[in-house]
Amino acid sequence: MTSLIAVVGPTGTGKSDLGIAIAQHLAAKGLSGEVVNCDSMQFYKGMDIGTAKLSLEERQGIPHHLLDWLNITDESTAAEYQAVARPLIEDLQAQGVVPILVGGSMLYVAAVLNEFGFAARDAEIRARLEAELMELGESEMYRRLQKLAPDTASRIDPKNGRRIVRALEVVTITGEDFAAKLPDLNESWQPVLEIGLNSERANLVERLGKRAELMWKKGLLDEVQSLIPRGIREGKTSSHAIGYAQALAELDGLMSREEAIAETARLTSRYARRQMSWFRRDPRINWFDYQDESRMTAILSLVDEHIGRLG
RNA sequence: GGCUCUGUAGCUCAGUUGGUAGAGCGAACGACUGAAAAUCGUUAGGUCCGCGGAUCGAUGCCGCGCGGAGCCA
Repeated sequence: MTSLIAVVGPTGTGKSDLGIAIAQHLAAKGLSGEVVNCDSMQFYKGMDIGTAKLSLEERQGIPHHLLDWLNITDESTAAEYQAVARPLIEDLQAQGVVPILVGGSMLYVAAVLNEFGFAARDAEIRARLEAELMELGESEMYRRLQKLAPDTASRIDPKNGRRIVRALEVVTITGEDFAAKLPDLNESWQPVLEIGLNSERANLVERLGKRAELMWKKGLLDEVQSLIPRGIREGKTSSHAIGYAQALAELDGLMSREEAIAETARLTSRYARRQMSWFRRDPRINWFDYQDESRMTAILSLVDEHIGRLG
């Protein structure tokens, strides 16, 4: 049998450190564990400060995969991540290494850990639908979806243009109701030990505010400056990164530093909330408060149990 | 000291020709299948600065206070 561990939860709760601690714990027992990154912004080369990426030194010799594997202009999607991450995980397992999936990118985590198939995609159709959305508006597109795929339409908010477009894309390609194609989320891809780190909300919000300030002190502006010639403004995924968009706004004189930091803190807190609302639904997760002193002992004993049970 | 403007939700502000109020942001909660650090939904918050007056009825009109901003001395 093979083992698989995942560390999830909202941003700023110490997932990266825990991943390393687990790997070290395994090493101490004569086993070996390696981290597989599942933070969609840490994929990007050059985006370090604003994504709270661990430095090489901080990784303490533990191998990290899928970190710095994309150029800033590359688009990132959950389906592609799944296609890369799953074979990598299986490869590690074949070598007797325990993969430790670490990250808070909700859809990406699900794409790996759940029985999760993606419906077809077509860039041209998508582009056309996006243009139509801009021109006709959400309600018109939603009406069209209701006609073509009533089941799908009933599951999507009439104002959610993004999801309406994707559903129309799938329906156009396959001619089938998108909703009917969605697999059961309760099935795991593999047996997995999932650890969730969370925090009392007010405490986390305060911490994330300080973290935003610290990112500026550490030189986020310089980092962003250096990414401009490499195309961060054109990156479809990377340009949306919290902190980076705000740093660009400051560089362009659209925001004061104070505003940029406050906006970054605000967006990060909101993001953490969405992460919690997503991960709370996953019944496999063993939750721990990131400040709980006794959490490490409890987590490591879960790890031992998992390794022992699965061999 | 005089004149003018101003005080409405946690914040920024709409509004009511007098019948006790709204939006954005924030907050809490939720949805989520190829941009998910995305996209979107629901809900809770108000002695409408205070006191007095006229009025059937005041957040709105009048008077007096208190707070803020500006201009003139």
